[in-house]
Amino acid sequence: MTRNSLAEKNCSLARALDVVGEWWSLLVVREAFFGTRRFQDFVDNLGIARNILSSRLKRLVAEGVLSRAERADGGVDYALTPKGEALMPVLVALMQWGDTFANAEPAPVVLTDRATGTPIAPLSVRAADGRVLTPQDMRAVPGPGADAQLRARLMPRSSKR
Amino acid sequence: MTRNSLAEKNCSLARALDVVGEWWSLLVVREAFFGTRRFQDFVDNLGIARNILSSRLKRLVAEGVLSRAERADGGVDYALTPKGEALMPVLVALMQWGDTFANAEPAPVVLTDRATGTPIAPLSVRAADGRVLTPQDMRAVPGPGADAQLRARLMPRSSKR
DNA sequence: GATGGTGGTTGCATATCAAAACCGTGAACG
DNA sequence: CGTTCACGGTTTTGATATGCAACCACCATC
Repeated sequence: MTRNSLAEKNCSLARALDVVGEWWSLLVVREAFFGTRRFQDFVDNLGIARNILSSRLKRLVAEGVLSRAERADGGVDYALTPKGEALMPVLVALMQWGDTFANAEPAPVVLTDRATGTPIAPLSVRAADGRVLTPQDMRAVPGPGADAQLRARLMPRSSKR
Repeated sequence: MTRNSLAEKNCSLARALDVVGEWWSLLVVREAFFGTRRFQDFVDNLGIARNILSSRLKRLVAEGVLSRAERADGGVDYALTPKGEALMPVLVALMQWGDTFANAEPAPVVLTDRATGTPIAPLSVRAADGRVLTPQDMRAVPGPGADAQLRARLMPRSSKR
């Protein structure tokens, strides 16, 4: 069954998921962050089926998240593009959520600041002035690209929230 | 084909994806953030098939991301739990990435600070002392819960990166 | 030339997703 | 009380996604 494409939705989250929301995609990107370059290493490190990996790599290259380059020795390297690197907050957020809520054991991986060797801070959603915000502190409002339906959905409602 | 379960992986990201990585799950969570409570409203707002929604809601309730409560009028409300609300940075990160890279149009949704009405800041990954970090500023090291394989993979390597 | 490493591709079985129809329950209304 | 409608699902069916295993083409090395 073809999955409902999220590519046309008036929603950046849906569009992002259209690119990286398939099973395995974010793990492939994470592997690239860890320095994995070669097809077989992705297979070994992820335990992913070769055909699925091939398909995911192809998609991620086509979307500009990864680049594919042939080495002088005839091999192939995959590497993150700047667009791919921009997914770092996504991966960090998921990993930190997983550390807290989805993993019964202590954290398997700690992300550290190279300069100090200390663990990075938990991600926080912040206001423009730097204050940390909770979900209740925030409001979703229609942006410049909102369509009529979305605009109607996000209009202020009296005491519905 | 049964998807390779990510539930046993020595990796918090994989474990998080095991909970919320199925097609539609994060969009369901996003809808709950927007205040959607009722089954039919999820269907209408997401354009999701009823059986898939039922399955996703069941899973998210079982995992403690959403709670399910029956109303006095006989209806059912789904709402985020604190565990679910903790996914906010994930959703914000994906949405901001989508705004920048996956959506050709201007942002459909702007998240604002209720207090000031101004848009929230872009998410940044920070060091403990507040400095903003790039991927190159960071290092993944084995945490207390790392298994032997992961430990070996994350050992320092000379000029491999 | 033979071998092995590499990056895939192919065929097949099973699970997942989507569309559509259906079902059970309870509230509201006449 | 009976009927209707809203609601939250469940079931059936078929197309596509995923995984396993085998295979293939190409290139470097010996």
